[in-house]
Amino acid sequence: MPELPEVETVVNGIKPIFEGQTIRDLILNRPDLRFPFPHGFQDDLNGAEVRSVYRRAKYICLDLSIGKTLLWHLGMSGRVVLDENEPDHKHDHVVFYLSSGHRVRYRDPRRFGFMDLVPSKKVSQSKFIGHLGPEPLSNDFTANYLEDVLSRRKGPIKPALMDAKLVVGVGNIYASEALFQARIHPETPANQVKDFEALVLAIKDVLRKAIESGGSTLRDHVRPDGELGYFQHHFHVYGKGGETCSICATSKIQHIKQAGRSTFFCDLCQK
DNA sequence: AGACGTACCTGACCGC
DNA sequence: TGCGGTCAGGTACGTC
Repeated sequence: MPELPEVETVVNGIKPIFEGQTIRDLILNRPDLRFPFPHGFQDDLNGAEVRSVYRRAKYICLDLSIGKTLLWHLGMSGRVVLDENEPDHKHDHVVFYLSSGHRVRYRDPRRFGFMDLVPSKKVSQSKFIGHLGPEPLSNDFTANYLEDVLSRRKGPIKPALMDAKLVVGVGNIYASEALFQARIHPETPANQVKDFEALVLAIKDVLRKAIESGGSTLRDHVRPDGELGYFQHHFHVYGKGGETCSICATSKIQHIKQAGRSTFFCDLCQK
């Protein structure tokens, strides 16, 4: 489900529910998601207070009073359910009962999501976070940086943008959309991209606008409060194979596979 | 090192 | 109605 804008939307939605609350009870309806829950997970979390909720890459991070941080990844189909009007579901694998009386359900049909518990002081060096590149919306993500790290890459630019070692948060949808906005063909060898300034600006712009729209609602992704994100209505290429390009009004949007993932682009607008 | 492919898992959809 | 195939927003890991 989620790329950076969707995770950001989820974090914004659950922040006021979790922060300052104690986890009174944690229910695990199975022993694992993508990976087994860490040893002692339930015991550690029961009674812990959530000090703050923040995002790093596509991880939701809950900083806890016990000196540990819960890393929570939504995978492809993970969803946080706050809305009590939403009926229970067979794929509600984790349930948090908070001191406020709120119940928070984690629903993930494909179970590509996972949770880990790491010492709060070592989050940035932890197994899942340690190797990650900069945040795309931070000042560390610049044209000079991107040009430097891509100078050793001969493979196509689109899958390179999705490599979290280089920059985090750019998934399959927003990689296609950002390249369209920057007018760069997705099969361009990464080290032959000309305008890194335009590419960095496009990535930041697409992600910021998606966050402003509450993310994208596609298939099973809905915001925690049950409201819908709207950015999917602003897609120029993603999922639009065969349609006429909305910008040039001439060429049809192409649909190809790169590294096993769908890529969409306009061969007239993107050179 | 980098560029692939594979694996993980369920559900929706399509053509027969 | 059922069956098999394909596809789906991620990422760790194995192999060349």
